[in-house]
Amino acid sequence: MSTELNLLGNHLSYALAAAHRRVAQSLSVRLKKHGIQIEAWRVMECLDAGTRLSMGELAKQALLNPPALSKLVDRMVSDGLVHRQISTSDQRQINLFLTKLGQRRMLQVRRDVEDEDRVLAEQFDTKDSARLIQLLSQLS
Amino acid sequence: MSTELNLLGNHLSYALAAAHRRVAQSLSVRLKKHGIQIEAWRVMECLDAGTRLSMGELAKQALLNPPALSKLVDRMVSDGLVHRQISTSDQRQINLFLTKLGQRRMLQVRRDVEDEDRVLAEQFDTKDSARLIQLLSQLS
DNA sequence: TGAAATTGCTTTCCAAGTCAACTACTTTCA
DNA sequence: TGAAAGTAGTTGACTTGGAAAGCAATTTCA
Repeated sequence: MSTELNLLGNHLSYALAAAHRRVAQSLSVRLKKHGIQIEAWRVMECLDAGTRLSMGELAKQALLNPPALSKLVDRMVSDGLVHRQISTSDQRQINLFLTKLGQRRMLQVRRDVEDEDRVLAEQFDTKDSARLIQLLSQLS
Repeated sequence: MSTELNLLGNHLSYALAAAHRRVAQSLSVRLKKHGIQIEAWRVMECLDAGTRLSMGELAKQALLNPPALSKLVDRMVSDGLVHRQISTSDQRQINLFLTKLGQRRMLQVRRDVEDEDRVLAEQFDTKDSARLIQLLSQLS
């Protein structure tokens, strides 16, 4: 990167977009091996971590709008990774669960993601990586 | 945000995606008033700042893949914001220029973006905002 | 020189996202 | 109670983005 480069670089929104683009790009290459998108990985992690999640809660945690989540889940269902179940307490709500296959897939994918995380962390002095995450969380 | 929330939050890729989503979302609401997308704003800033840019260089700076840029430019041309010109030195290359309208529009938009930047910066202690940008640039 | 390789940009085709409308269930309150 | 309002999720029409192929200009080098 040249030094004169880019008055835009001082805009937080630009710096964020640039960093996000780069990281998402290289992560997505990794996940392609598993035939999975980043969003699907986030969904699986949320399901694994969580208490019963409704689609709405899941959408928030997985950083997707409800229609986008709906469609992603359609695909994941037909890939056999998750299944839907109508909530008994409120028949409008849907709870989502990982299938056995989904769980296995998630564990495989997780290894790659953590690998990627390590690679990223290496670009920083030891504490900076955590510092960056902490600063980023202030925005969310 | 609840505290137990989200083992995902420790993944840099997730923290980045979350922050980017939030910031892009609120910026995009602002820009909608001008009938413009964030990407178009980036393109306009690059053109304003820069020496003659080819589509390829512009794509890198504006954080778009070449096909996406091509299509965005089509739209911007038909909105009268920019115009294409074949480079004289290499007839494969295209140079892009802001029209008068494009320049005016860019200045209006820029005010809103800088406003948004100020709002974001307020979420941090004084130095942290610059620190965040600096850390982010290490990723790009 | 001129055929082959490379480069710059665009097009095509398909996958994915958005907004707004819709269905179905639940809650409210007159 | 039951009509009106509110909420959860999905669908449909449309827009945008990406990968790969395509076209045209340029460079390479035998």
